[in-house]
Amino acid sequence: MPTILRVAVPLPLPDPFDYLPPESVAAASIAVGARVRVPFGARELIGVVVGHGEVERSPRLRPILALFDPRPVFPEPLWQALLWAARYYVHPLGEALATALPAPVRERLDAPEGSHDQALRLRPDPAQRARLRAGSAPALLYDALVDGPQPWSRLRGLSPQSTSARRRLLQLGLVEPLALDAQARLATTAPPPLNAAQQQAVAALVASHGAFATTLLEGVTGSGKTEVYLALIEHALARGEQALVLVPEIGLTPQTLARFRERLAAPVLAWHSGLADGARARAFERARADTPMVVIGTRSAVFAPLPKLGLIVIDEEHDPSFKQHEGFRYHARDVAVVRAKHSGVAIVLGSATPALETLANVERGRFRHLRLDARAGHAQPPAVEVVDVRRERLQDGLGGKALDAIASALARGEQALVFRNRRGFAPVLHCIDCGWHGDCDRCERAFTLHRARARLVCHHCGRERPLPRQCPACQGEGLVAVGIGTERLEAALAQRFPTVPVLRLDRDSARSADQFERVLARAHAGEPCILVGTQMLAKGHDLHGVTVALIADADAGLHSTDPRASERLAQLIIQVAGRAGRGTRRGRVLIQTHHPEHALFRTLLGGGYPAFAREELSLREALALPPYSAQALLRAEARERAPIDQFLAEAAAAVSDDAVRVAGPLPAPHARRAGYERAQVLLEASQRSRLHAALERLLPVLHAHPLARRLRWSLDVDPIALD
DNA sequence: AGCACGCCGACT
DNA sequence: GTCGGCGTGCTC
Repeated sequence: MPTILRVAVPLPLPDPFDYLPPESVAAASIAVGARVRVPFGARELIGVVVGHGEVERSPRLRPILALFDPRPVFPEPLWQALLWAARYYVHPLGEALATALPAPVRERLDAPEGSHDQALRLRPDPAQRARLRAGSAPALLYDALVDGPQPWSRLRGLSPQSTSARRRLLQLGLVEPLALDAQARLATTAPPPLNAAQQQAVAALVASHGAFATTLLEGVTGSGKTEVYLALIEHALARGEQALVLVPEIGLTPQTLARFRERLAAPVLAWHSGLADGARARAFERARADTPMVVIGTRSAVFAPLPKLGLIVIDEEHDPSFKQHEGFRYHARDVAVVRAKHSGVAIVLGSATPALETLANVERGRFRHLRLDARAGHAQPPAVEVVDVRRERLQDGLGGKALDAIASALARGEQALVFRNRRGFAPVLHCIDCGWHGDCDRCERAFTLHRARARLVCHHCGRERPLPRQCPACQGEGLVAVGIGTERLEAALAQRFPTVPVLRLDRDSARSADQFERVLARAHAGEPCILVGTQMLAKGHDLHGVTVALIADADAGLHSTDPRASERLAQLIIQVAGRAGRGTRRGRVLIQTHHPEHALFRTLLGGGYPAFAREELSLREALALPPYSAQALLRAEARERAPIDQFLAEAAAAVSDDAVRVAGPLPAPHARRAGYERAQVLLEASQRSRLHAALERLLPVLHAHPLARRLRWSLDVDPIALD
């Protein structure tokens, strides 16, 4: 009986495939976790060995073509976390493993590690950098060092002129030579003194180092969570270990990176899905070294190799961007906890507004809970007021009280922030004569009016149309913009306050990171101004000059069918409040609503986020909703509704476990998108193990279903939104 | 997911 | 008479 190798290939197929070892290589000598090139039908694929096996001789077995790695590509704890994630999220292992390998690394053989050579370190000088000709060898060399020191063996290949470029940069004083083992001692900015709460948190976390423990670090905005992270990372680096920091999608700003780089005596690697193939592959290779370093990145950074991982930090752990929304639908926070467990290291989840899942884990005794109560420095918490706008005629969404508050902030030389969770000028364009309103024909949802661009835009599928001047139905002049978007707020505020800049921050105004930074830089300059924007504005940025923050419309979060809408509204209010009054002046937060008596406001304003969370958790428990139940969503989409319903109905019928509740098939909340019909089945169980057992039995049924190839289907375990 | 194999319409 | 449409079936 020949020994064979099981290989997971990057395809949406549930099982690995069996191969013979290459000529004259013993199967047993090939490591689980090694990349291999295999023949697959008429093509060749790069897969990963996931196991060995014995098999009756089978004429169909083909040999592996090439073996890439003498050792596993992933460190053992990461490997275990990946195996767990593929099972937990019921996703083909080959695709799960492929997400953890940058595309070029999936194919190329590793460059041999350089012999112990000299490294170069940058002395950053933007003015001098600007004088280097774009694309020239010295410019390339400079840019390659921005992320931290690099060994010459890596730099030499940048261009044929690398050697003379090095000489040039040394002459200009832009780089300095560095012995490789000195990288750990790069001198840095001294840390500010920690307050008592921060010191306690650091002490408690450092004391338990070297063992797996999950700690929720709950601290209001401005309480100095980042300083705690930095102190913990310094400890890890001092032990010769590596640290992994995950931040939300919009949190990986140049300021964040600069802050970490200034303070930490080790290379800090930025890691996000926007990295080009080459940069991604370089980051991957660098993160395979076992020298002290920090990887800071978005969701996908949870798969950075880091063989000497000693600490994981998840900042803003409640942020929904940690959940992948397509393909391999993992939650980076949850994968990180499993990775920390297999690594035997501490993981810290930081937030001012923890996810209810996380609070439930605290309640169950699985996570430890530390609080940072005091705002760092002398800033006081802001005064939050609910503004009843029922009796008022709002002007472009703004009430008298809000306008007065903004005016007085500006008069005092301060800044104001206006939040509205809707891009564009107005969510609907409507004809008052005949009742026409523009609907996207592929989605059956209203077009959003973008006035400056003179377009109607479907925010669902991206389709655009020119802005009609007359009603397309009755040719009348009765078209009116209904509702309020950020663009309208911007225009209204600019008209009302013509002497101060109105800066808008949303996906339309900040298309590039560069534009985004430019707007923020103007706000940072501290001159009076009004900032208008979406989510982008609510998170993380330290805006010292803002003393008034307005939530223009809180109503959508109060009466949504999505049980998570109130959680998101509460988090938003706390986050926006965190933007106001971080300087020396006390901030003021206004919330405009037609439902001022709503319990959410009473609870949140009376007892803060913890009180809200307690109430929401008991409600969820009473209704057996997550986190007191486990959910999975089976979605399907196709051009026609009929095959979707048949497929979903038969799938739903195949679940025959009375511990699993099955709802559907139901039309998805946005049942049509980009010309596709969508529907779903919700599976729910009080015990996660029962849900997973049912899913594992369901999976082969789905794959084998005759309709499965005629539509697109997916399973989403722990769905974060039910659409 | 690819890619081949396989049976029916408009083209040099 | 062929080029090619995409239905369905398989890939160790």
